[in-house]
Amino acid sequence: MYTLEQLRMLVDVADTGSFSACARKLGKAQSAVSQGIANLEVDLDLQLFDRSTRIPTLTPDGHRILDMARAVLVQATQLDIGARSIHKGDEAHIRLVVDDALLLPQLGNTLDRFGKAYPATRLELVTSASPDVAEMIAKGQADLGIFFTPIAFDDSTDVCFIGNLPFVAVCHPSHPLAKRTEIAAHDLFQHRQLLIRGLQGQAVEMLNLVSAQAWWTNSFQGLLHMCQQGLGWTYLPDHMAAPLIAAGQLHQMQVSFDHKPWSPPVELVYRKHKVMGPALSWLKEELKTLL
Amino acid sequence: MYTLEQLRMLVDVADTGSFSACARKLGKAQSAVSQGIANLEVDLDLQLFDRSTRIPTLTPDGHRILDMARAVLVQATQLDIGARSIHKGDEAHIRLVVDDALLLPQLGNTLDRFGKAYPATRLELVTSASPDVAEMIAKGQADLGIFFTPIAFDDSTDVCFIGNLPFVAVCHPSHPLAKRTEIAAHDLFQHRQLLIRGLQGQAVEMLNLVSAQAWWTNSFQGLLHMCQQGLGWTYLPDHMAAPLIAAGQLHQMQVSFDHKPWSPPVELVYRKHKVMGPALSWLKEELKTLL
DNA sequence: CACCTTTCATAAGCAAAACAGATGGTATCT
DNA sequence: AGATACCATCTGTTTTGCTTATGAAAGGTG
Repeated sequence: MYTLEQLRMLVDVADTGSFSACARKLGKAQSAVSQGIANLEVDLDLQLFDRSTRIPTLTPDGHRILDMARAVLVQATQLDIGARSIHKGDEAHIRLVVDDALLLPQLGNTLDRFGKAYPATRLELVTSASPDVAEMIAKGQADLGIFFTPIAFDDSTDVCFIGNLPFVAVCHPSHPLAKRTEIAAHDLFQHRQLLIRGLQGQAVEMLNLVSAQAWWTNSFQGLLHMCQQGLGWTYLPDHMAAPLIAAGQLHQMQVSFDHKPWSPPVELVYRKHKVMGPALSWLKEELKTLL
Repeated sequence: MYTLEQLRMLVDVADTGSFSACARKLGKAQSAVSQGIANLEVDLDLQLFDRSTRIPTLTPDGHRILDMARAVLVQATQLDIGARSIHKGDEAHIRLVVDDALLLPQLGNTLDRFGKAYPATRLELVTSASPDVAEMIAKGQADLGIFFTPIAFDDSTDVCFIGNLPFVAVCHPSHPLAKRTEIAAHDLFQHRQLLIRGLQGQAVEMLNLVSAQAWWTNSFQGLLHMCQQGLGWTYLPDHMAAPLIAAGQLHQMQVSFDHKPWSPPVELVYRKHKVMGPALSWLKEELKTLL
């Protein structure tokens, strides 16, 4: 049966075009490579190299085997990296919960870099409403959360301010409020507002009730859907609303009583006194610069 | 450095839950497995199994390594399969050209089975207009073709009838012809027809000009696009048109002068006297039952 | 054209690794 | 308590992979 070392020889000879060069690179005698390749050829019952030319060239069969050998070695390298990662103490698994309004493009970027830095750590990304994010962290169901404060949460968690996310007030273009150029508080009051709250009914104080009538959902995606169906007006994060406003699918309302941009605070949350491994610490520090 | 054999032991012990069972399975002494795992643990500097229990159980670290070991062995198995495949004489590469109207669901099915039967043979699927299919085969730029006959082609190729593909006449729902319930030849004559021809201008005799005016494209996808833009009427294969007709995005025309379903012949094409390896022969035979 | 260098294959000897077999300790089941 | 199945460890043997040495063939160079 062939060995991993023989496969390494194969790719190395193919890359360098020389048995001797391969031997030098792997720190072995030239004859070791010669025998290694020969044994591999016997094992596979295929001729991999044509030795009649000046430099050994891959046969067509050899070329096909080479591709497969590379695939084996890639996995073996992954195993090595994984073993080193375990040895460093990297966590096996991290669960990150974010409010779905915070699924920003930058987040994908951060997670991408995370994957490169901690290849053996599996990441689970969960989305829920901010109050539920807090609850999952408090119950230890997730390691790290990103959510909107202030919300009610107990003292088993620590939070860390990381920035503000701008919101805009929107409604469907056919909504009565879309016809108004200047909107006062009592105008909003007369129309149904769409709001977020957690599964247990906990609301985010900052995103609170303005209207007399309200419908609820537990995700911004749900909010967006209802708003696009013309069921009411709502506040949406700018990054979600902007492309739809530009495409004419949503109407941005000019609200006179808060003409300054309205940006609720975003915070990281994690269990107090939790011992964090390298991967979790890295992710926490990186997420502080998300906004 | 660890070996493939040690990785096999790891997964086998994890699967059977026993060093002894693994030894029996691999045809070795129990002590060999015991030492093999021990060596692997030394190499990775990780404890993989907890031996304090009745049956050896994977440690959390062991579990993570196990997943990676499996990945390595999957690739190694692929290499074995590939080597056997090469040994059988399977081709390294097959290029199949089909008229894009013949991208049937069944074709995907056939190719899927091909992949399972000939895992080491790479398949390239090219689409072009029927006249170009014939030309590619004649020039030896592809191994096997499926296209509509009759078209002009030289005697360097063989063809083999495999069935008929039903066509329907369609136009955009807002097209003038969509309002007519019964359409005669001279009605069609007055409206622009959308037609297929190859890059060198070769048309398929069967799919020929009926109207006074015609626009051309070299793919049925192009035909469909132009038709959906309301640029004219055309014949489309039933399987492409049916879902769009059902969705109201296309209108099926009732043409009085050919009320029998109109189904041009479909044929396989390949170079005369070409020596076919097992994979190509298999594919040729399977494609004969495509329709 | 002779000479030199580089390349690979092969043979022989050696050291390390893998292995089978035997032994002993331990947990589980009857 | 006895039987059984399991694993670790030890010992001696076999196998494998390696190095060194040598020869043949192919380019390159004066």
